[in-house]
Formats: sequence, C-alpha cells, structure tokens
Amino acid sequence: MQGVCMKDLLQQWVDGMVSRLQAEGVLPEGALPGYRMDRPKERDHGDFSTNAAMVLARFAKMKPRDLAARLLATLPQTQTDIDRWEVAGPGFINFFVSHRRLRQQVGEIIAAGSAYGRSTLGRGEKVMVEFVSANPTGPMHVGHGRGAVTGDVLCRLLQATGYAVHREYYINDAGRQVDVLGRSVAHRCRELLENRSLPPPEEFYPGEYVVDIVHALPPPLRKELEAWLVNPRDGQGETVLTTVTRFAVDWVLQDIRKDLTQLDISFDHWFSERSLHEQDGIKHALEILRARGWIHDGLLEKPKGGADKSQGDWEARQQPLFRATLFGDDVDRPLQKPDGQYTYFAADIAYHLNKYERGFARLVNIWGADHGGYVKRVQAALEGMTGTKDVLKVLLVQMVNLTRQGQPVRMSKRAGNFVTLRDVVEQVGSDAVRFWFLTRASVSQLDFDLDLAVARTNDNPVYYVQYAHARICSIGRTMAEKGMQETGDDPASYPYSPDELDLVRYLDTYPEMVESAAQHLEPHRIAFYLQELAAMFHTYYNGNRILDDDPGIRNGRLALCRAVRQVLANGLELMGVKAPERM
RNA sequence: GCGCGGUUAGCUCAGUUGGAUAGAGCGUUGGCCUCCGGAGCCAAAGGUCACAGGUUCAAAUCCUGUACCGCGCGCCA
Repeated sequence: MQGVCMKDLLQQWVDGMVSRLQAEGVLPEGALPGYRMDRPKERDHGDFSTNAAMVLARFAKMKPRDLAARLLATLPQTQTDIDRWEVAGPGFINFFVSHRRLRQQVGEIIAAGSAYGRSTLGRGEKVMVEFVSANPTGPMHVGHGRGAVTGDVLCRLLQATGYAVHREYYINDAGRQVDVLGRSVAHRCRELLENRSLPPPEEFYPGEYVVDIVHALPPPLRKELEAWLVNPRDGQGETVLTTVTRFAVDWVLQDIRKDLTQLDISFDHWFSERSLHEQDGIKHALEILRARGWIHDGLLEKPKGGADKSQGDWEARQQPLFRATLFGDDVDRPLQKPDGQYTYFAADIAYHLNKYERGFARLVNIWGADHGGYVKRVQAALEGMTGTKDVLKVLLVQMVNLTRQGQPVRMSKRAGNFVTLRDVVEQVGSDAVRFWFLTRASVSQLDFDLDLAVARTNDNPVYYVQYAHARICSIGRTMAEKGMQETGDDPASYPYSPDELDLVRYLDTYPEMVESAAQHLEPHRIAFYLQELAAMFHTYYNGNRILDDDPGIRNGRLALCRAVRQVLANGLELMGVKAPERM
C-alpha cells in the first residue's frame, strides 16, 4: 500500500479538484453534496469512477460533462499511478490505473502477508458485541449456531479493522425458565428413584440431557435431592432445589461452551443476569430513568392480536411504565409488575446500561429474528438513560430451516426431538458449517439441508475455496520436486496479461471489501468475495501453466499465485475457516 | 389490527448505504484429461428485479400504497 491505497488517493485528488473550482468561483463555497469514488462493474469504465461532476453540476450551473472536463483540467500532471482518465456516459469521470502500479501491487500483498486487508478504520474504539446468549436451559440448536458464527466473524472483522472488540455472552440465569429446568431435573430424579415413568409437571423440559444432568449431580447433592423428594415436608426443599438448579445451569453452560469450542468461538466475558440482580443493577437503572422523568405510573392498553392467547382475562392495572413512546417505540413498556417484581425488560435495560457504564459507547447485539420486537424498546431505553442516540445496533439473524432431502425437519424443544448444533457440527465439520452459515445475508432465511451437507460435502462452497488454496500450495511442492528455483526478481518486471491484471485488480479490492463488511456488519460478504476469487483463480490456473520453463514468466505467475493464496488465507482466517495446504 | 424482515433466472440467493449493458451457485444442454491436483474449466439457454404511482441527470436500490411469505406482539423469560 505504501501509505495510501489507490481509492483514497483518487478521492483526495477529486477533493482537491473540487476545492480548486470553489476557489475559482466555478463552484459555490461551503458544503456541497457528497460524491462517490466507486469501482465500476464494466472493465471499460476504468478501475475507479466518480460521480462528482453529475452531483455537482447544478451547483456550478453547468452540464455534468462540461463540469467533468473542467475538473479534470486541474489534475496533477506528474504521476505514474494513473495511465489515463476520461469523461464518459452522462458525466462520470473514469480513471485507469497503470499496469505498472498493478504489478507493484502483487509484491505489496506478498510483503504485507497476513496483515493485508487489516486497517485502522476503527481507531481503537471500544465496541462490545453480545451474541449467542442462548438460555442455559438446554442444548443449542442450529439457529443458535448461525448467530454464533455470525457474531464471531463480525468480531473478527471489527478486530481486523482496528476496533477494540469485547465479546460477551449474556446468561439468563435468573428467570422462571431456569426454575423450570431445576424442576425438570427433580422430576427425572424422582423417575429414576422410583424406576418408572411419571406424569411430567406442566412446564417441563423433556430432553434426554435432563437425565444426563441427574447422573452428573455430585452424590451428596443427589442424595439430598432424593431425600427431599421422598420427604417433601422438610422445609429445606427450596434450598435444595436452588442448589440443584444452579448445578443444572452450570452443566448446560459447560455443554454450550463445548459446542462453541468445537466451532472455535470464545468470549471475553460471560455475564450473569443473576449478578445484575445481586448488585442492584436494576434499581440503579430505574433510578436514572426516574430522575430523568421517563417513568410514569400508568395503565397498559390491552394488546392486539396474540393469536393463541385468550384475552378475556385482560385487566388494566396501574404499574410503572417507561415512556418508550418518547423515543420512537410504539407503546410505553412496563418495568415492574403490579406486585413490585421487575419485568424481564427492566433487567434487560439494566444490563445494557451496565455495558455502557463499563465504557462501551458502541454496542452490537446479534439476535434471532424472533426477538426483533425488542429492538426499538431497548434502543429507546438506552437513549433515555444515556441521552445518546444510536448506541446500540442490533443485527437480526433470520431463521434456519433445517431440511432433510428437501423436506423440512420439524423441531420442537417441548417434544425434545430437535437436532442439536452438536449433531450437525460433528457430522458436517466446523469449516463447512461456518462457511455455509455465511453464504446468506443475515436478513435472509437460510436452508440447511442435513443430507446435502453430510453426504455431498463436495458441493459445499467451502471446499471450492479451500481447494484453490491447497492447489496453490501444491504448486510450491511440485516446484520443489522438480528442483525449480524462484529467481527472486521483482514480479513487477513481468508483463501480466489482461486476465492476470484482472486477477490483480480483484485482489486489490480485498481491503475495501473487509472495511465495508465491517462497517455494514455484513460478514457474509467475505464468503462471496472468496468464492469469486477462487473462481477467478481456477479459471486462470486452467488456462495458464504456472511452472513455465521460462524463469521470468514462472516467477511472475508464481508471485501472482502467492498473492492469491495470501488473500484466500486471510479471508478464510476472518471466517474462522481453515486454509489447508493439502486436502 | 400493529411492528420488523422479505419478494431479483426453473430452485437457492448476491447485487459495494441511487450509477453506465442486473450476477453467481445448483439444475438443464453441449464441450475440455500427452501438461503444475478434474474437489477443476469452457460454452449455451434462462429476467416485466411482486404490482402501481412518486422523487431526479440516473431507481432492483429511496418514498407512498397494494398483494403475498416469514417472524414477533400481556402483567413471560
């Protein structure tokens, strides 16, 4: 790069041209609308193109093409990076990067190595990414896996672009659901004790893992539980159950951690909701809201819809509400139940305030699409508490439809027949699972076909990309076998063909792809980029002999392959997918 | 009823925060192994970007409305 990349350089040039015309009175002083420096789709339209003349034409009271010519008249005279430029179409200004500059790029990619594509865009700013946060009441399913991979790769992207990333998992270990888990364990324990099936409690997790938890109980604790089950009149029941519940939650968390480790995903901090309660975090958050006047006691309107809920028993009651409507939400949201207990929403905003108070002014959450309804209210609360807008961005990851031979696999946690994330990872492998999850934008629903992923792994795009990498490594091995040497000449001296230059141009866009993927929170762009790069390489490889007898040609092509290999490796690293040297 | 997301080739989906002639994979049809890894490559066919208006030099992209699909919607977590 040697300081600036071509895109930034050209942007600076155009900025300079514009301010010169402002000085000459052709364009008015002051703020002007923004213009862009783009990569045109058509090769004929150059390597870079700006719409500046079209955007600014009416401010200069000139036709776009005339203004473009006027702008170009001020272009720097001495430089070797741009061969030529032109005014085209309705008024685009197109720039053509010199071949010399492109050839030089190959050497620079190789020299940059694993740092190629990294940037300091984020300027070390702290950002917290909260993801997965699956309830510790059962094994993770495939949908959790998608969120996990999306979040992990997003973190890698933000890290690569210069942000100080903190990864956090929020443990919902304080609610009714974990109580249900504890009671489920007790129920299974009783079944084992009496050696027969018993009618389950109304709320109950039926999965086989609950039995595993019973077997994993430390003997003294299990004895205590059994004693209480046999003789429940003893007032110790609540404390026994509490201990069992905590053990169960820890067991499930260990299980979840194992799944995440298999996918090479880790967290800086596992934040316990219970600890929030213990530190009076909710009280603290509510005090702030109250001090700012965002809480009022009010009546909540009867909710509309809610198909399968009977609404006959709705009763309007007085309770503390957060004035979410002042910050763009649809209705005010309850913070406490009429009996004084906090709602889940209260705990949630307290957690987000806690993040902010730990010094994170930028928060990103990865949520399943089924939590989409909570985005506005949490954002509203954060704005209410901090006085700052846009602290939190939420990336909603759509559902995963598990299929088998094209037919949907119906899963229900209640029936206990769901396919776990672990099943899938063990069958398909971490690389394929990770890559597959990133072959769709997060907003798109994703079909995951078990048979396709397992039985026909060759069709998986990850192999296509990995194969390109392994192929290049293979060239190196072959060269060694044949006793060929690299000359060590500067690859810039080799006259690349048009196809080879196209490949270089595509390698040159890699850093821009990484930056935009990070800024738009769209990790899937890496997968699409890598597939395209692999395709270009395979085509190139098929049509050109790399290990040519002519040392000059061989050296130039080897350098290009090396650069391609580096970018493939860097991109795969960002995705957390291995770049194998042979397959 | 309301909110969020979606609608692009036969199927599954990309489309760089408005750009020039809308792309890929799978599938279909037909080709490429004396040569560095055929897990590969080449070619062909396939489109009213759901529909109707609007905004402007320019709309798959932004705005409004309509249709259909998914998710969500209590004082649960």
